[in-house]
Amino acid sequence: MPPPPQPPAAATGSPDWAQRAAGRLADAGYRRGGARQAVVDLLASQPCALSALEIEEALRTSVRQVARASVYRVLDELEQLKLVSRIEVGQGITRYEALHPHGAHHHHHLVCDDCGEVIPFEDEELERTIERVARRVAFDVAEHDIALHGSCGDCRRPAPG
Amino acid sequence: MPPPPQPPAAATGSPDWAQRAAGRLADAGYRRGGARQAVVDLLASQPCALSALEIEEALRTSVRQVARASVYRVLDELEQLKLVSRIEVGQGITRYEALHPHGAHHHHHLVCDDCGEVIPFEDEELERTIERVARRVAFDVAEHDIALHGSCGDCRRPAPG
DNA sequence: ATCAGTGCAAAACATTTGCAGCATG
DNA sequence: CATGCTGCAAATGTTTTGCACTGAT
Repeated sequence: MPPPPQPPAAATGSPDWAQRAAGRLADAGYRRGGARQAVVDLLASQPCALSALEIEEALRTSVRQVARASVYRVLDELEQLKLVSRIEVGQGITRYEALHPHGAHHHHHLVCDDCGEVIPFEDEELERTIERVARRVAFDVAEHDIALHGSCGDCRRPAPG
Repeated sequence: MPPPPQPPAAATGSPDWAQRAAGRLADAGYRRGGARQAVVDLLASQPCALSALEIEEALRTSVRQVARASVYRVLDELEQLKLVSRIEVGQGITRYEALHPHGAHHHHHLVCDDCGEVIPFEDEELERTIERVARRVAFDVAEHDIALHGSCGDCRRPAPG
């Protein structure tokens, strides 16, 4: 039987991305394993980047326990298929987030250097500026990462001394 | 005897920064240790960011051997005094580079994901755009990092398949 | 039944820390 | 000559890898 139509997307999720990822993985010859499926589903439901350890933790307490090594392996596969992008913003921890076609949902990150929180933001003019720079340089630019470091509202101290 | 005047700067170096760093370190109560001096001098001579391991290697073969732990300790001190900035662009390796006052020599980075090389670039309009974004967001922005990922001229393959 | 997918444990790698000895001020 | 600085080695935390077993096709 044909699959039933999807319900409307949850606020933060991207079911389209999960379907796209499933298709690309199948095309690339991967089988449908439980760990891989769990990681894909979790990433589809996230509004911003997660570290491998955060993914392991989130899966352990909700969907299904997935070994740390499998989390890393799946993330590596997804990155090679350009289904996730790798974000490196602080303390030597790598984060991963769903990558959408045509630059949809494309965003950058505010990083709180006090509490480590990572918050997404979008800015269209910034994208245009980056694209022009990318054309100008003697370099074959495929992706770009922008991180604004500082203090989030909660961590900004009310008064010095 | 008073120190003799400095010779003119080498092409890539920043003797001003080395002096400034020495002054700030002294003001902060640090003594003049050999390892610290070696790291400061090396950073002053570099046009772009180095990893801690690259620093250790460079010092071992030229100026004076410095233990890895000391490299990290000095870099941490320099970062806290805002004399160096920390750059995280690839493979979980942190890089460090001299930070100049008033945004002088401020630049961003092209990262070759094939060979790992990191190349600096400057763009004034990009700075203006980033500054406007920094004002717009609900966040106390202190620094920003921009990395353009792709392939450098040497690694870009001449033809597919 | 075959071979990819997975979990576990150990390895590899970057970074941090504890401590003993050396050097600066 | 007291205290900070440094080197060594061990600890820590993240990511990768080897191998045996499970599960999808």
